[in-house]
Amino acid sequence: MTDTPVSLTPTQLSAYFAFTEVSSLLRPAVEKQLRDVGALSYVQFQLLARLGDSPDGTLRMTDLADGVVYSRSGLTYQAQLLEQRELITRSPSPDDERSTVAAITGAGREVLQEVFPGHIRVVRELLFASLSEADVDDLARILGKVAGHLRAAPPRSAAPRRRR
Amino acid sequence: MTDTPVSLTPTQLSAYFAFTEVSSLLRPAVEKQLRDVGALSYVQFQLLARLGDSPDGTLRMTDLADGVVYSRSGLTYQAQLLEQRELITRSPSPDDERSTVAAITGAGREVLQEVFPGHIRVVRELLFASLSEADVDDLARILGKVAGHLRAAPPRSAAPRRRR
DNA sequence: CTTACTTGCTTCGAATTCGAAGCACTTTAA
DNA sequence: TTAAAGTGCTTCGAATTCGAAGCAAGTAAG
Repeated sequence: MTDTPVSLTPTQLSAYFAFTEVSSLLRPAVEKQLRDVGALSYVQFQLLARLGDSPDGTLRMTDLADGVVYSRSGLTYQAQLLEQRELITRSPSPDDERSTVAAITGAGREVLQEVFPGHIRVVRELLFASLSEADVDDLARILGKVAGHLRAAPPRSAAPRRRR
Repeated sequence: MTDTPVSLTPTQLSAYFAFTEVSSLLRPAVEKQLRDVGALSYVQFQLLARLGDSPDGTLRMTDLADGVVYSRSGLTYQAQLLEQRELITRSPSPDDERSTVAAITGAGREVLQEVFPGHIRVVRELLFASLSEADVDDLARILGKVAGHLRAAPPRSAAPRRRR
């Protein structure tokens, strides 16, 4: 076992605190915009955006949940809401009868289009307004490293299930 | 009004996505550790930590809520739980009869001590393990800028109240 | 084939969260 | 002084979240 220091360095501490602070200030602002413009929760927006990005506008429920780092039961709930509003459809997969495939609808894409500009504006004004181009480069590079490192850990839905 | 681009640059996009991804992967990991070791939610930990940092171990409820970017009603709920476990006390302020002052107890400080080492370990392993010292410097500097920028916006609890 | 295990999703109940409304105290201004 | 407005906190109800348990379909081992 290698020697692990008891504390973080002062710089690490300030990086960590700044990260949590930015995270908890940015999120409500983004959520407010999404709710005001498209009546979407942040999760719903993420789900629609992921579906919209998918080549055929389609994803399995589990892949959706992993993509947004979200519990499966929570996804079922939000997907129900999106389905009621006819922004997505759900249908059993032909390949695997257990699977449910979610697909974004035309209305879903419309809502995305309505919400995007404001979403981008909020992110630019809050996250990027005070940064230089070099800062943005660094931020992308560094957080990209961290994200890759975190992705290496097994995804939530892969957690082994308890024996019955 | 100046010309605002319709989209974000590719680098801004990847910085934004990496940020949200790190945020949503880091948080559950931290929460799990806090719950396992100290039976604390993330919010409860933040509240205790802020109280522990305060010179006299004391803060007004509103300042606590602003500090952790949290709704006041949610704070009331969590403070009740912490008070039941006798990790904090609440008492009316002598200065202002409306105010409630929260104070961390000895037991509260003990729980903090128990939880800290693991908390730090998780943060180091997940957030910093893959970064060089220079990266950490940059991250602290850049996110510090953003946090300062965000703090400039009025805090949540300052939102004007609707007329009755 | 058939039994046991695995996987994908949903249902369920408990816990947490928020905003609106309400109560009590404080400050302002006439 | 006293009414009106502001501030600090709590209560309330609705919405969201999670994990555990359950169901159904797939897969592996004998």
